[in-house]
Amino acid sequence: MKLAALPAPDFDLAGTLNCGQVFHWTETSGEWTGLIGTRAVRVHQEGASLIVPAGTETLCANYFALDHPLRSVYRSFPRDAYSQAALKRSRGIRILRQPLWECLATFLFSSMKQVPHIRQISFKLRERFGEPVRGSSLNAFPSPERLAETNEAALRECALGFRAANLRATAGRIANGDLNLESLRSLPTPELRAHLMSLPGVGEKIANCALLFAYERLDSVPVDVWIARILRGMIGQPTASLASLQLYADNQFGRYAGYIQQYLFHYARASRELPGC
DNA sequence: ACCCAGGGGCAAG
DNA sequence: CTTGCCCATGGG
Repeated sequence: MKLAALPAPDFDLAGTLNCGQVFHWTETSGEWTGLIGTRAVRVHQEGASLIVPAGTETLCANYFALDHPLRSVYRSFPRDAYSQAALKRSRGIRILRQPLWECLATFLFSSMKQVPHIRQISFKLRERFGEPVRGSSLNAFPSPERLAETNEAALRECALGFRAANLRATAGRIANGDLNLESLRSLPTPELRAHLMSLPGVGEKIANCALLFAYERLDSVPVDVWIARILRGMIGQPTASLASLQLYADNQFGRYAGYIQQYLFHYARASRELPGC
């Protein structure tokens, strides 16, 4: 297999694939194997270069968002000690440009699940309902059409629980053309968010995940239990509501709020430290 | 048995 | 706009 080297300054491949924004990549001694949509890809990092299969340069540069202006992102970080520690520790993580449906569906069934379990469900759905991919033992993420035509019981066998009905119903609304994820790209973020939240099982948090990790709305902040803990510690209000924390992040973190959020999320989980503790 | 996890949805104030 | 309450399930 011929390889190509992409210039990748300010890039941490392992951190990027390990920080809780994507759930199907596997690492073996520095080599990362996964899929970008329906393309099998094996990549690794050598210093400031990302080594990718020849012919996938454009695909990989786009997926790994090697064009994101990390210098500007870092300048926009809050000045407090905790945020700066998170920046130091998480430096090089990039917010991916993920396929729309795969990303939305994955975060749809992420609710009240731990990260390793989300991974497990992603693998099961791919194995059972996904199309085979040439050169990969991992199947593509199943299409909305495929998931819409399954019955709920089959989905529940993938450990989806109560999320099975929501996933199937949402897949149905997309499969029958009621909502076109691709054509929503042109909408301003608030309208786009509203359309996503009209889907069964998609509230503000999951909509913000899709906005950030797939639609490249880098100012979107998904507030989960971890971000809530971090923000509560940061502002010294242990009982602040989720809604007030959402407002705080939206108003204080600026145009790259989603990046700040991701760095805080990864730092809190990796270091097991919270602000003010 | 108990606790937690990258929540959603609704009613009521 | 906000708070309160119930829904839900697999893994540690």
